[in-house]
Amino acid sequence: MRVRVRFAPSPTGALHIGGVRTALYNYLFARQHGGDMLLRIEDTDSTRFVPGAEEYIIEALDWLGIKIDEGICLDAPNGKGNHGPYRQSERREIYHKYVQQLLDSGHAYYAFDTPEELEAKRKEVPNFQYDARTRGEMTNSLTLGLDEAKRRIANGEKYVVRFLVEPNEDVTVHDLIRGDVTINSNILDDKVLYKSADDLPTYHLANIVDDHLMEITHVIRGEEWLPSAPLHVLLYRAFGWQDTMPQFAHLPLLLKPDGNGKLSKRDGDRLGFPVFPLEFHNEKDGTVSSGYRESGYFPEAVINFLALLGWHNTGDQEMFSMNELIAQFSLDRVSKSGAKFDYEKGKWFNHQYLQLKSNEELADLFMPVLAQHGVNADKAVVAKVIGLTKDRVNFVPELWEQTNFFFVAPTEFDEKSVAKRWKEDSPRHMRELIALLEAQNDWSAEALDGLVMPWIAEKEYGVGIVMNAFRICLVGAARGPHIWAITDILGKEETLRRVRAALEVLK
RNA sequence: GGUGCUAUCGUCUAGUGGCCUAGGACAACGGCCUCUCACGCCGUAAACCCCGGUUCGAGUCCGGGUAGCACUACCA
Repeated sequence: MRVRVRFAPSPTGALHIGGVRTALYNYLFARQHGGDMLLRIEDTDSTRFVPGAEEYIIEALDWLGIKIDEGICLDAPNGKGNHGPYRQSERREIYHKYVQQLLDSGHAYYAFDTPEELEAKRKEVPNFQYDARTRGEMTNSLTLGLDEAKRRIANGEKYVVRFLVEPNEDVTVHDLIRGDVTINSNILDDKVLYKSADDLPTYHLANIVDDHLMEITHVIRGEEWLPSAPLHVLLYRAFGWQDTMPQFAHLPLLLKPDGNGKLSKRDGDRLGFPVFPLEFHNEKDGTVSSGYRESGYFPEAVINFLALLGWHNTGDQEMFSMNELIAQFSLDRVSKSGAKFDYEKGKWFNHQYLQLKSNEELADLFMPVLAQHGVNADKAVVAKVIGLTKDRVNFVPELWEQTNFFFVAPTEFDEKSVAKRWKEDSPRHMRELIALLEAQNDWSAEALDGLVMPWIAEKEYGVGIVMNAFRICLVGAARGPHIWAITDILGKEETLRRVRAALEVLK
């Protein structure tokens, strides 16, 4: 049987990084088995819909290289494939049919209790649960009779359809990661399957109907769904679909880096890192959330980092390309326990991937950053400069702090560097150095080294003393690549100009 | 409160009864390199939640505790 998996996010905002990992694991699993990866939009809660969220999800997955074979995707915003529509809000007719089937077979019933009444009941009765013990006291087609229920509906009264859970039955779900999980149906309540208020099903009904109709073979989702998995099994049985029921795998959660609990958007704000793949402007509440892409992350680094948060092969390999992940991934090597989100390691991954890029590739990415700082430089020079500095940064934007002095002469001189490296004799050394360099025509690193080092030795000035002073003149601080690499980029004229300018300020 | 899931260095994890004197990576710390700052390299410190049981032998299997998390909506 062809493997078919789905990622089924809700368009209620930016796609959380945990959701990204769920999508990734689904994708890896599908690719490895030569199967299909579907994207379905679960917009059954009309009140939580956020404009732009769906487009965001599609763009985010595309950026990360998670390709969608069927359903909503970049080249088919309204879905492609034979199992559509792929937006649940467009599947109302389908759900009507299956809700009716459950009603007719006695697996579901109409209920008229208003949200207010239910809330009052919960206040009155501690741990109130709408189930076999209590449904007889509530306002529903079981207590009212079917005729009265239909009369009320005909009168336009709002209602919901609830699933009738048979009491005291042990339900076992086989989870691919955790093994058998058994719970007793007594702890399940008569879940709402459909609400007439917005003429939409709830998640529980919609996901079973859609997974069945879309011929999903494996449901890979977050651990927060584990407690309701037995309910879903009951639903499959009620429909008579137990023989084609998909297999389940519940992924461990992504936890906050400090303390305990699920990773949330607030943690990112608090600790200063993104929890979303892309920057998101929420039209509904006006908030802006930062994204990995805008922070300078490479998608392959985010993928590698995320893949290892909850999955690990035997052995010590840390760097995995998408193809390696596809080849090596397996659900039985997914951990059972939650993984704290280690942002520092994410940075390290980006560092690794940045080193793998060519200087030219990085130059293309860095040119816009330079432009933002008002620098218009030749790409070949930029690439050369990057080659000298890339090993010290984690992100492309950080390149600016490491390279700015190549493009802009220092206007101020780092106090600490000057205090430590600018000696009493430095002005005199620099004046002598200027004279030495002025007469020099061969400006290659080798020639300059061959000229200056013997001079320092002859005068017994000390290499560190002279070179650091020189460096402060050129860079403005005691940092940066090898000095002859800097003079090489700057050229004779600019080098001498900078030393003279520094002498004006430092004396 | 109820139900379920989980439990190895600070963090991600390797470990599937003897190969464990518990391995790797991030972070931390120290050293080397060096004209500076980094990078890099080398090294140090750092863990089997607790108590029982099974076994010649347990991080690994079993039971019980404890702790953490998740769920407990006309949200997903």
